[in-house]
Amino acid sequence: MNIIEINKVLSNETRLNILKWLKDPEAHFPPHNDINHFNDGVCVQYIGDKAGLSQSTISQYLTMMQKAGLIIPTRHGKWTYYKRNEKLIKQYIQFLDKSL
Amino acid sequence: MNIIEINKVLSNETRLNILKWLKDPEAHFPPHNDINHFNDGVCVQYIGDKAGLSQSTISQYLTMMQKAGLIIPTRHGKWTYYKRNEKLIKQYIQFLDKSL
DNA sequence: TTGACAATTCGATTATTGTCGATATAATAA
DNA sequence: TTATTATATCGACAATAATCGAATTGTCAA
Repeated sequence: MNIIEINKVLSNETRLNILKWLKDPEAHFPPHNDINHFNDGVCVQYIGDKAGLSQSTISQYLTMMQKAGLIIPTRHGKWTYYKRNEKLIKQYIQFLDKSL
Repeated sequence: MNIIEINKVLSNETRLNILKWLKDPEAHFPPHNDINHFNDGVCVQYIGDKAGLSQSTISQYLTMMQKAGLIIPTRHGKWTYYKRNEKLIKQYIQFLDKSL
């Protein structure tokens, strides 16, 4: 867990929002009819639509969030679904609580 | 409390270190003989020496840390002492714990 | 009131980030 | 196999951050 890297990711409003939206996908995104209802998170398009930034920017944001360990991708056919990595997020906060 | 601003401040290794060093000044800095023993924190010079960056860079870092609310300055004569704002730091972690 | 010293601010330069459109890759459907 | 759609990656450019040395300001002591 790289604290600096995580803090960098979380020092951007859009990325912070994405992490929050993914806490409750039903509340923030249209339903995924085909795949088993948000079990693996939300696809890139929906996140992009919600954020209002270009597809490539969102893809890059998601990639860097994933590299920092905050989210987990799952591929279903041509879609990539992203969900929160709750374990890492908890560790991160605990680490801050101890070390900061 | 501006989370983005705080995260930005804490996404730099030196600034993160400064905050940690100030947790235990005795362990990280030479004693301040004149002023009442670290009660108001540590002066800019000592922090700069420890960090190994230029005086102006450190001053700017401390200013931005202070603007984010993480540290509190106290002027004694020609020295400015900086100490941690424990209250804000605690609030910050609690906020992350709830909102993240 | 002048010197000396601590800290801050200013101006400049290089490095990193934000963001886009265009292109490439992967996967399905026709 | 080819067209279509979803993501990812690339290349570019503008905006912001890192960092320095120089100039300025604030405070005390001579």
